[in-house]
Amino acid sequence: MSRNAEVAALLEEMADRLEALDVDYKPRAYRQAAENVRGHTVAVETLAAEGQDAVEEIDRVGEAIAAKIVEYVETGSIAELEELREQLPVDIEALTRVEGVGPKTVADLYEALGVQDLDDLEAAAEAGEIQEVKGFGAKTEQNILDNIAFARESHERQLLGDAQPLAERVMDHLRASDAVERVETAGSLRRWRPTVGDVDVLVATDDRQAVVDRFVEFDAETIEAGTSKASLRANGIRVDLRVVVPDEWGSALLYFTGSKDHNIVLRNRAIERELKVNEYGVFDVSGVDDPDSGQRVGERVAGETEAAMYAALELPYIAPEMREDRGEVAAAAAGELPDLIDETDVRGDLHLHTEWSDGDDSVAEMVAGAEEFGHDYIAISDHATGPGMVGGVGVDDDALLEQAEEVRAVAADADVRVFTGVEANIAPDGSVSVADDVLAELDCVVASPHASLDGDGTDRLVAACEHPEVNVLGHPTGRLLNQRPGLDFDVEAVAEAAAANDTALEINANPHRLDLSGSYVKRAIEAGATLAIDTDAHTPASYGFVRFGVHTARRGWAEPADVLTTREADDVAAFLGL
DNA sequence: GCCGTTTTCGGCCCGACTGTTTTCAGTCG
Repeated sequence: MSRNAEVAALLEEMADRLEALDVDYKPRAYRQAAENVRGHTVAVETLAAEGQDAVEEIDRVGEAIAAKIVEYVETGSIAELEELREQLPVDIEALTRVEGVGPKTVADLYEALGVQDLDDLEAAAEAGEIQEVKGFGAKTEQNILDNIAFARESHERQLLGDAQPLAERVMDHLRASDAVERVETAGSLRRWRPTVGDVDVLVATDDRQAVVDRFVEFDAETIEAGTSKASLRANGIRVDLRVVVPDEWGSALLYFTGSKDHNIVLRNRAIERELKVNEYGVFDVSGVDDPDSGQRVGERVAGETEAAMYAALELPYIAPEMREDRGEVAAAAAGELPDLIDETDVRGDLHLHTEWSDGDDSVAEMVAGAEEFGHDYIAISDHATGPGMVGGVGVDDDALLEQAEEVRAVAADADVRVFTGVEANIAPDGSVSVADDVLAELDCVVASPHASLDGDGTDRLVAACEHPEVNVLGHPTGRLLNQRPGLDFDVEAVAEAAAANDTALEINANPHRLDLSGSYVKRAIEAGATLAIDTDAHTPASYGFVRFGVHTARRGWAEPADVLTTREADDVAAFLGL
């Protein structure tokens, strides 16, 4: 959201360039700052407008980096970055995207051959010039050639919705081997981040080689294969396998699930207790002179399960979705972890479409699909006409009333309760694109922003929440992952307006949206808002997207009571004012 | 460059894999 991703990319470029120049420690500092800027829920331009001190409130952003962020917001560039670009005039972002090519390699090849971009790199490799450079050889040159094409096309993180099914297929493939005792995803995929850099899979086995051998038989290109780890590329997604002995399953799963920041908090907690935690277990190092003298120093006190790892640190189990260093370890230590919502808690869906607007199926088919899925209730909420609706997609006011009659007729014979409804558009001024008397006829009014999705949307969204007929604020930012950042807004102000007016804030479970995000969900709940997990389904097969919404809610520490769509139909009807 | 119940200086995670090397550097996660 906002320009945070843009600033984060610049800080990462600073890190790469400093690393190419062999500068110590600063690259790490810039990378950590970049990560936190990217994940920060307040827009950097908002913070910069308040002053440098406000920018420094971002974790791992100190005086120097904050000054550069302010400089960038005010002038559009960072002088020091420009100097670094002059010093090493290469497209370092593109070049380091090539698997196996890092900042040092970029510097070496520029120095020796004047390589500045992917075209230069490819030409040098094809001409056989790279293997002549000191420190390089024929194999490195061939690897570069093999990986350039992939680097040209893939520059984005993968959608969770694409990576998750691939992970399931890989795990099924592995389970067919007798050598596999346990298999699980790890990394950001297991934490259900909306996008992931790769797919991480962990296996427990007594026969590591057999598992690696089975893994590389998966229909994909092998990147590397050793005795305890291997990597593939399938459907353009990198899949990393880690293989461990069963005794180290819990410690390895915890370590490789991350996040890195969560693990650092755990490690520091361990040190306070004269314990050492790593991917091999928890070790009591109270009687050890040098705890850093090896991987398995001291008496091993845990490692076989994640729960035992946490228990050794005097903590209850913390769900993967919460492991983002947002205070979860402190909450666990205080016995204040939320009782998280899970997939079985959801009873209905208040945002879906039919062929009346841009859906694929009829009202009757969507209702039948909901029955089959096991929902207790749904709302038919087709697009209304208005800003953002192109090609005559939206349903006008008269047709909405006609459709409501059809919905009531279908509902009469259905096993699920069916609410009439609409997805109205929120104009930039906060007004809603359907007449009030028509909205009053409908059971469930979802209002969503679809156009003019830049800048600050706080007033616009607050106005929609305050509209007496609006029940759900649909995909509040309007973001599309990897496509557009969506509206920036003051989440506390919108959440408070929502709470005061009995409007639910949606967690749109469509894998392209996941909007609100987990960090916004957490702050919305803290501000007193009620959430609604909806799929925005355009066909019955998409009811299954609800799991992405549930795990996003878990990333925001949501309990069942925080979510409208966990309630029984009568209670939802009451919330809708029926 | 950042950070601090070891606090204004001194430390910053580290192991696996690959390819180039005869003991290590770079990359990656």
